[in-house]
Amino acid sequence: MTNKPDVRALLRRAGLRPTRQRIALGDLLFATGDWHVTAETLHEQAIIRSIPVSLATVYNTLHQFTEAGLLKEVVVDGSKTYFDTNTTSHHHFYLEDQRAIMDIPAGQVSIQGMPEVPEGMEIARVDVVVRLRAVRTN
Amino acid sequence: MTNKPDVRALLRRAGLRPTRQRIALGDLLFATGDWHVTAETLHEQAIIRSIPVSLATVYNTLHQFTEAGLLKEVVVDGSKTYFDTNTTSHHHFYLEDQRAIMDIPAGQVSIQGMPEVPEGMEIARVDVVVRLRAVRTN
DNA sequence: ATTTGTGCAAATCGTTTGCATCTGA
DNA sequence: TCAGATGCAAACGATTTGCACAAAT
Repeated sequence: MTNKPDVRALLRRAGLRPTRQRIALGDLLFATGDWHVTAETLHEQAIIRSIPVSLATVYNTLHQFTEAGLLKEVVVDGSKTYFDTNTTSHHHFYLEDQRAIMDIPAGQVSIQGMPEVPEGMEIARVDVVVRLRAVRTN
Repeated sequence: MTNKPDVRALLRRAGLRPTRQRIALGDLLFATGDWHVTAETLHEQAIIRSIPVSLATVYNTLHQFTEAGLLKEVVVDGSKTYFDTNTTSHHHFYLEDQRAIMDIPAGQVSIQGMPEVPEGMEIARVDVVVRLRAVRTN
């Protein structure tokens, strides 16, 4: 799973110019298998590895990658935006205490009894978030 | 469904002092049956009805009500926080275009195959969001 | 009289934007 | 060359906070 994909090719295919920072961020993102990042964590990681990128560019890049289908946006927390390098259909655990996301293996959870969708509307996507907390030992 | 509950009593039971603005906001919130509000919309409504409340107090109140179990927080959108006056277990449609929330009648949707929960963790809550968009007539 | 809540304005946080400067094709 | 990317700093929108004042018990 850690065989590095050809980020340059990914970008070209997505119609994105393979620039220094996009390649560098792509390497970071896709070399590590499944990963849930925020703009901040990615920026941090980039800086740590001496990849000079501005936070603004990290935001731009994350959104461009998402539009291109290379990332998936996950909404769990309201205050921060998380991006998931796993773009296949799957759901999430959210560890409320650690504010961390974990994938739920695909196919484990399924929905039953999908309700009537209002006229003229279609389902864009179904998200399931299982919120976890430490067992309270009262 | 529109028989006004005794907000004063609700507040007392919740250990919240029944102040002018809490009562007024409670009346607004609970008189109208199921409702999905943001701090802004509630504040707006209050002002329209000549209830003098500051936005800060609306935020405080919404959070206190939530802690007290009178409201439920719904996370669908990342940028705004929605509160649901329906505190029973149920799931949501999210109309992406209108940025609006609708309840999915309880019991219609159910989850199958709940996955192993990591050691020492318990499920606090399971949220299902069915994202809808207008049918694209391409 | 005490305690708790409220309003305001300033502060904070995550995110976006405008614009001058670079860079890849 | 030159459209498209980047960096910076300023702008932004939602939410929170500090503190003086007001209202419940």
